[in-house]
Amino acid sequence: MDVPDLPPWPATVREAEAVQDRLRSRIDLACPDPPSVRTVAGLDVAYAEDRLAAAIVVLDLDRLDVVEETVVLDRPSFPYVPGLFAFRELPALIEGLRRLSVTPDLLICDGHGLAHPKRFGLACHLGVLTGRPAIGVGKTRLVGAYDEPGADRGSWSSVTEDGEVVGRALRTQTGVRPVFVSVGHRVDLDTACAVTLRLTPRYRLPESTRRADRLSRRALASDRARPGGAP
DNA sequence: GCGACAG
DNA sequence: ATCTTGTCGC
Repeated sequence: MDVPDLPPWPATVREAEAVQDRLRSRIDLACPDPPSVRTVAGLDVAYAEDRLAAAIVVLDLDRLDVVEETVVLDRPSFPYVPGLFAFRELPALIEGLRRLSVTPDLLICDGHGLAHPKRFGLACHLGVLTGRPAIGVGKTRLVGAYDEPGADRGSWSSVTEDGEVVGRALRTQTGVRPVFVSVGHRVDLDTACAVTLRLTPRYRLPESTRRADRLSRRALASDRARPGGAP
């Protein structure tokens, strides 16, 4: 998949926030009329000491089987700061996308999109940098208020912040905590939730995210076991 | 001043 | 994210 070169990377909180302020206006909230999503890419990153492994797994949305996968070993590009999380792993994820021979119809991030203090979470950032549709599916809330959704799988409630809907708390399995779905770029919230439900026939988290999680951990472990290293 | 705070 | 044993439940 082709992705434009990355701009110079920020080194401070102040610079990173300036980047978010500048790129925020490039989010496209329109959604193609029949939203056709046949393939999705799950993106996740595992950490160990000063290393990280960014994994991407592309799935066929109908069959839920693997179309292609990539892993990139790297170092964090930024410290972890809530709200600036994207700066930490975006360079490795972008490199992983470049190594894909296919272009997935939708990128699914482990984190948030608009449900972010500046309405520019990882999913928005990744979407804007790639120009591709992206959503965020987070395990916990970052911003916003919501009512507990109904107990059944498929139940949901809006997550609102400053009077606007920034995402949804979506129950993907009966009797399990909801996940937090938000739009990143070029998709609508209904489509984002519909896709998330198709990816969760059995577990709380999307199959795409689960596969990427396993792959990233495996890659970190085998890299640690690798012979040789720095002299 | 005291919490909250994606991964 | 990661550090960690047993334990409750399907």
